[in-house]
Amino acid sequence: MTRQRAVVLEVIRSDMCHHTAEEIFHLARLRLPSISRATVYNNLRALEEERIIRRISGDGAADRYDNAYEPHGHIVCPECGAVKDFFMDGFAEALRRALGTEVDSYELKARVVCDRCKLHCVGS
Amino acid sequence: MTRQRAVVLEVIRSDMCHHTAEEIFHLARLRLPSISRATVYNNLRALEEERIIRRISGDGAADRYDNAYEPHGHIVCPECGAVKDFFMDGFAEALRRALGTEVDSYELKARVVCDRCKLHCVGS
DNA sequence: CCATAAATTTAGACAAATTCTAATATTTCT
DNA sequence: AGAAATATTAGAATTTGTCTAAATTTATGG
Repeated sequence: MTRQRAVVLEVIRSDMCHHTAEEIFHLARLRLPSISRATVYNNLRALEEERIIRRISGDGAADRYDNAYEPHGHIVCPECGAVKDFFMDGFAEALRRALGTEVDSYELKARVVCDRCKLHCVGS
Repeated sequence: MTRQRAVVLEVIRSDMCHHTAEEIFHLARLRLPSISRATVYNNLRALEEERIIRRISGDGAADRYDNAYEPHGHIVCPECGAVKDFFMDGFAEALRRALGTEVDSYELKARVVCDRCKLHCVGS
């Protein structure tokens, strides 16, 4: 666990947001100005492989990172890309049963325009 | 509905595969050699907005396109990116109930190593 | 403590996927 | 036909992410 990896992890855990790699890079530089973009990407990948964080694929835009590894659903705003967690009881089991096989992992993403964007959209 | 858009749609409907934009571009050129990559992308986006096809986000690799708009699950092989459809009875309704709101659309992706890749992986 | 090996970091080059631009061509409407 | 709107094209540009090679740090074993 190098200083750099610790900083990346701190940034991810510092708030409830699901940041992009680029955002994590900028936030990490506030704490460790010498850190490079490649190191951020390297550590994000390493942390994902160690099953400490999870990558949320970004539907065209940049991927985002979740401070929890446990799979769960995400509500994504199709306007601004903001992500919120959500949990659906018994879903993993239902999925396994529906497929009839073990599942490496899953991604469940519901697109719902967030309140902030809804306001903007109504006006325009 | 221009000739180009018709060709893009024909390609997508011509088989059960979930092709990438690049593959669609090459297949479309067999039918209409002058078609350009930008036109393929333009029409894929237009068709998606018209809710005629659906984009499946490609987890790092290129996105793929589904000839149906109706949301349903996808089984994605994390090794080779191959995509298969799957259906889970009552899922859309369960999702709406879990979220307590209407859902624009959803994406449900289960990562399962496909049979072909499983063979390769066992050997290596 | 030193030597060596192994892993990590860094900056920047590179690559893939997609979007943008500006000119041209086509379609649509009157 | 003429004007306005829309679509196409080729290639440039952008975004996101990976790769490379050199420098640095960390770990290991005498």
